[in-house]
Amino acid sequence: MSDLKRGLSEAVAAAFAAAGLPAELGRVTPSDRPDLADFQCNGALAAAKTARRDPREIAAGVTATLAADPRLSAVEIAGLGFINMRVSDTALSERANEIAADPRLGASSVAAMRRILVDYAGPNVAKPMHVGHLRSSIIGEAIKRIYRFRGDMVVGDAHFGDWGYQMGLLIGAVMDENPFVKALMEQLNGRTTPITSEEEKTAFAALESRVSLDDLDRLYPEAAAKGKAEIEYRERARKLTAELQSKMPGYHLLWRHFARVTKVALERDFHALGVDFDLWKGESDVDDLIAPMVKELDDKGLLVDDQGARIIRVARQGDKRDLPPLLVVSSEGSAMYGTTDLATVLDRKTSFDPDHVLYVVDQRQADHFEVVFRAAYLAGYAAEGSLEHIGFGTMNGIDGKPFKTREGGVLKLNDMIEMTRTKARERLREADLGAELDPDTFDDTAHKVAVAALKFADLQNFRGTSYVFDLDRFSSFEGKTGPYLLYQAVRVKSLLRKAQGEGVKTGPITVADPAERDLVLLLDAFDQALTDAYEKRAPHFVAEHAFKLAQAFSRFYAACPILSAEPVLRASRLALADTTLRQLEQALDLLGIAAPERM
RNA sequence: GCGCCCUUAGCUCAACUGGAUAGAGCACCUGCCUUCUAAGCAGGCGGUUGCAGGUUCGAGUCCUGCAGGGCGCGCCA
Repeated sequence: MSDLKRGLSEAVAAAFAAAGLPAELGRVTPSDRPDLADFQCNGALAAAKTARRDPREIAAGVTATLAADPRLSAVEIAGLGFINMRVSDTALSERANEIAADPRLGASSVAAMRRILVDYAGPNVAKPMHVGHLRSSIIGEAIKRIYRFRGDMVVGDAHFGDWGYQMGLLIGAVMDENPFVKALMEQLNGRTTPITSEEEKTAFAALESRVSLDDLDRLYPEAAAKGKAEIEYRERARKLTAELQSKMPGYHLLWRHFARVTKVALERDFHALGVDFDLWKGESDVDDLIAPMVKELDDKGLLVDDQGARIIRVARQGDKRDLPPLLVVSSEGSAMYGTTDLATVLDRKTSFDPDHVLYVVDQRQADHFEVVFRAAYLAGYAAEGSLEHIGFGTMNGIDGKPFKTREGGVLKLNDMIEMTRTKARERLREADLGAELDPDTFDDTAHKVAVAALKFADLQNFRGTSYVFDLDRFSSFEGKTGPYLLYQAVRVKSLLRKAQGEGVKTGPITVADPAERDLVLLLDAFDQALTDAYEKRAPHFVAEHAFKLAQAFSRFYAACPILSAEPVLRASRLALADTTLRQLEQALDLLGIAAPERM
């Protein structure tokens, strides 16, 4: 099944070919001038250049062939040689019924399924998530869903930051504060026999009541600051980190406790945001791969000694700049950020063997990934071009600088959601919406409104551009916002409930009113929005489509009475509303946004 | 210093292989709730696409230069 644009493109391409011109010129796009046409083709203008002929003359030839097409009610040449097409109401009605009957709501699938891994969010142990993680989570989740919906086999990986210097800092800080933990560490680290599972259970239970996530959140900033200021403190943390990485029993157990409490809380927060991972692989998971990998890289002759460190040079001929090498082993003998990333590429090759990996990470790390990717290609861990960095801009405050709270700190993800939720509750009450809902449903609705507000605010922008996070604006809930989209969806749901109550059924769609035409043309444009989002890894195409669809529905809703119409018309309009709702909810779902039943 | 990205309406952002009159939302102004949810709808106001050149029948889009802003550039992640 193909959309109108594609179907017409084929016809126009054939017409160009019949005129002895390249078929590619027959590409049809939605019209820039809806007052004149539904679709247009600019091919005659392009042809004129190479064929050195009058574009209007070329267009005339093509138009003559197209005139007989039953789908078109009008074909005209306009301006310098634009071919304008108006689709007949019959063809539009047919297409509407096709979409209504399609479980995919008019969306096509990829021709060949690929195995895709999406690496996003990247939360860390102890370090609280901040707004920077928000964009990666939101964009990554949307990309994952869009790829999956298009038919690829997609796996989303949180890429948990659980294996660095921050762990040494935390271990030290917790021991300093808690004599029990210090004693436990001394006891376990001194062990010569393995810890039994029974002992392990007891130790975890003891830690559970003594070291909470709040403690970690509180201790980490202090420890990080102290580590910056005091050499001795820093050295101890380094030593503890090394001891952890050499799997000293006590530290390793304590670390597992840190990782577990953090992960539990993070998964809960992510889930509340509509972000769920298939894999929750940590940096620690590839630790064992590093030593053999380094040996293998050495055997392959890729490692070079330089200033006491071991590096891989990745510069290529024709580079415009001096790309730094990948630092594989530091002069102190430890693995670096890039080492872990490289080992992760290798791990993924053996475990999932992806055709393509998308790294949804801040644009500022573009050079870092370029270096890692090149090293991976050199090592044969991934096919050239199969690793791709999906960069995004920073989220700034209204002052244009990276987003901070009033106090100057970094705003935590949780606080941001809670702030938005509070706004949502206020707005619901102000607008006297949801008054009849029970408290739990009301809260659930407020939560969905908040998530929609946050996510849509982010996803309506192209991911590459930095954008201004203005909570007041986002939570005004008017105009181009997530809540607007939910509101339109809820209006249809309410309408459908009422129709059901009156025993009114949907029927075949017949398009006549201009508002109906516009709505169907938008329903038809869903596939193009998806294709653009997929090919450019840019969810804002889907967000834009959802908004335009909601807008078109709202116009239709205002212009065309539904339940009070004559039975046949009523059934048609009800079907149109129902189809719109299903496509709108599908688009919202791809953005990771869920609509409530009422608001 | 080298490199990458950005600059579009008062504000926040779009603009599909270069195409017609550069579009939305907010703000401001005017209408519309006895009729399916007014977080809505209809209409109005608002532009030398940072500046200067170039390529082209045609440039927000491609090329060059300049100005302003952001970011990155080996032992943090």
